[in-house]
Amino acid sequence: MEPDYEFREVEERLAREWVDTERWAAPRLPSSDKRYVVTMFPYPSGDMHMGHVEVFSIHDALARFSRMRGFSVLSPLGFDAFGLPAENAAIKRGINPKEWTYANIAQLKSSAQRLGCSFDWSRSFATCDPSFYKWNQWFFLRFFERGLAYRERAPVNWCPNDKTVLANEQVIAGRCERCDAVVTKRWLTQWFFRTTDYADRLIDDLAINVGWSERLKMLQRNWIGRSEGAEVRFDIEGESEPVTVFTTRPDTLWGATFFVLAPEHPLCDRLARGTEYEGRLASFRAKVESLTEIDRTSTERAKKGIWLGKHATNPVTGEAIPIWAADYVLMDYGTGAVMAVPAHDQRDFEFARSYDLPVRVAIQPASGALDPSTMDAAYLGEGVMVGSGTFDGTPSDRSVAAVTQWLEQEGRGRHAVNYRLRDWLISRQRYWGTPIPIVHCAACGEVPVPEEELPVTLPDDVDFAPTGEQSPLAGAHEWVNVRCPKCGADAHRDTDTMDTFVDSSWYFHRYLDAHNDEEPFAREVDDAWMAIDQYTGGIEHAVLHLIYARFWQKILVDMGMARDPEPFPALLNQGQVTMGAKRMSKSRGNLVDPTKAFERYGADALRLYILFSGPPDADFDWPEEGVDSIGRVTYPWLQRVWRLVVEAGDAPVTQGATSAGPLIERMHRTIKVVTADYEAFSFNTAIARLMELVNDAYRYKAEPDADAAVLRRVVESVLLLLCPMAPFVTDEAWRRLGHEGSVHDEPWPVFDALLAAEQEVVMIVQVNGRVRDRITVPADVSEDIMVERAFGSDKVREHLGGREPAKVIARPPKLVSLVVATD
RNA sequence: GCCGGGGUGGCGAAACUGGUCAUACGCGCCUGACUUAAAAUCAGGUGUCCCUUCGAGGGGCGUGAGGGUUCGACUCCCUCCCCCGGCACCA
Repeated sequence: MEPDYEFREVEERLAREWVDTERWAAPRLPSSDKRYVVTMFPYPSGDMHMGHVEVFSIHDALARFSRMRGFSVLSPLGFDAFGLPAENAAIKRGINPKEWTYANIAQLKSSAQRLGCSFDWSRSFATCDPSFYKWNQWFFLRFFERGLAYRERAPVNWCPNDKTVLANEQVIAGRCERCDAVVTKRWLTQWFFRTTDYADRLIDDLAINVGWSERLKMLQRNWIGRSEGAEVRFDIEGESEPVTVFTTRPDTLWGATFFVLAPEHPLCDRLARGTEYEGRLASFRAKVESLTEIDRTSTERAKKGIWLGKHATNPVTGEAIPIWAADYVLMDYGTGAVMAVPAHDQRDFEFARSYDLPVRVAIQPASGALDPSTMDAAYLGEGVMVGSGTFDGTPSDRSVAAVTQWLEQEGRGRHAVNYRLRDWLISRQRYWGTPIPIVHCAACGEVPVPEEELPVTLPDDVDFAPTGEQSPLAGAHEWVNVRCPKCGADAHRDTDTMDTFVDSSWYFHRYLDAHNDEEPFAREVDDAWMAIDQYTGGIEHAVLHLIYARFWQKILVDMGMARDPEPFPALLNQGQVTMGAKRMSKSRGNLVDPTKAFERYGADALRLYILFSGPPDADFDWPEEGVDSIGRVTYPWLQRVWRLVVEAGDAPVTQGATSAGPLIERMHRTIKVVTADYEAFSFNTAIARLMELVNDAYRYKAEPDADAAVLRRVVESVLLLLCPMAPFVTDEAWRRLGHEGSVHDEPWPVFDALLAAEQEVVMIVQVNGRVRDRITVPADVSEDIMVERAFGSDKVREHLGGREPAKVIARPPKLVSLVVATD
């Protein structure tokens, strides 16, 4: 008896062969229609985990499928290697982050190879390679030249645990995205990239990304937070310059009864200076600053504020309205100053009520008169303008546009758009990242490091533990102290490093020209391979990597380095792999280790198991028994496929054409639907169809007059359709059937439309919506024949009970529906 | 509050542009074959309730709830309920 398929020997042998022969290397330029498929590069924090297995399985199935369909496929993998985990682990072990990182990369790479992924390793790199981060620095200098990188003192997010600043995108509900610590605000001088310049394009170009889920587009729209309104200028008592506010409701301007500044607003100081309000402002500000962001922005808290003793002029009524500083106005949105319209804004209303400020109605609903003395909430609905001079009676669907136009005419304001998105804070006070290529000189200011001196490499002999104040690089005196490139005076390097999201913003361009040491990548190869045809990765990057990379891409276009406005118009967000609905982790004890799966059931069974579990975008909760569940699902099925191969391979093949029959027709239908399934990423149903075909093949084999040639043909189709998902066993089986070459070099099977179409179908006959008979008819049956056959049925006649149908509906070829009046 | 996605067997999940008694495929469970036995493998069964002595069959109800459109609704429309996720003192 033939032994079972020995997955271990086969997988290890083929995996090695694929690596040794650079089996999946893509040419410099595509040799036919191209498919550039990319999966978000992994962070090498240890060995491969199930999340990697899932995304690699999906990605690799698509890459292999595309190759078989004749595309020139590029499927690379690099490593997102800078960042805090490396540093933290290294601090714990007392080694350099470099050692830890490169060791993990080696391990992760070998696991990806063991999984059978068809990556082009010749283009692989790690972002901590100086040959990569040199170009981060190069880009930084280009951005600096263009005014897209700037250094500014601002209130920024500070993670007290990681001891570094964070971008807004890295603060989730007031907590650090990485370590969950409550984030505080600090005033620091930091480097920013001007993402807000691109807010409009980031929203508008979402339309290009037709291969994105609605959910993802919504996440980005929410994050960018575009809102339309107007800027209105208010004159301020004792100030020569007016102050601009942003409002989405310029039509309520006549109801503005006070004016509010964020407590941090510099104008507060000027207004209160030298007055009795100065002390009050200081203590109020101290109180506000002691709050965490979470408390400060909580809607539960009562709004607090103080009068600053001065007035602004309502530009439409000419009225003097008091200027307050209040904690509900934020310095970093809009202009940090608002006009308060208590009648039509709930926050202003609450504030007015607690400080006894006037409420004036500017929009009156049709239903009844709003009365400021009895209102218990702001009115936000429709109505007509009242108390608004010549605008009285203007309905609210036109009021905003009308008032905005008038403000523009009068020179008191203009149409404006505001965004929630802030500029990207990219400096980090940590060691393990790309050094910022700037030298600070007392005389010359911020001086770029000359291009020929790039890369500015990270010094190795540094105490890289974060200090909580400055970057650890500040302690590397020999490295820090340099001469100013401009004037030659003593100067010092910038000691911050770049956010690691800088690396991931353009790494997919570098794959295209990974060994170029003249430029980040050549335009020629970029134009040839970009945009990415299919990108895969987790939804957790919705407002992080996926915003930054789109921003970067637009700059590349503006710099003439790239063509496509969007880098990844098609994106598949795979679900999360969990166990007990929780993220897998060693400490939780719910880790299902891929290595164990390789040992017990093999890479093919593991890949297939994950793909079979459900749609790729759905979360997958691994069953409690862990790896062993593979042993009950895809492992035995692969053995079943293998036995079929062995038996089909051993049977003598009769000469001549294979006869068409039900099994061959079934095979063609399977090719048809499985192809469509791959195109729709519906791997679970593709596997189900293949299981059905295999079941049918076993049934056929048991028939006395089974034709070995038919069986062989069907088995070969199964292998071809399966090999993108289970690359090892199918390749071995292909050779077992006597083929010289590899199954992976075969073209994707095509179906015969004639054979795939069913010759005969089962027509159902319904009487009053109930199925009463099934009749086998030719697939091209006419309506007349269908109806004739339906009336010929005894069962149907019985249920008609002699009554004449009021309605006869025929839907060729599958359905006849008869409707009789019921009494 | 605003926005997005979902609710189908014991479980993971199928179902084309509304059209074969919804539940494919697989897991689990039940029965049988093989075996001294077990595992593995193979074959069959498995929504639910009721009628029928068995057999075979027949009938009612079933895709979160309730309405509607239609000859026909998991699929379309309306009103709810619940779950998951994003944004939110954003002016």
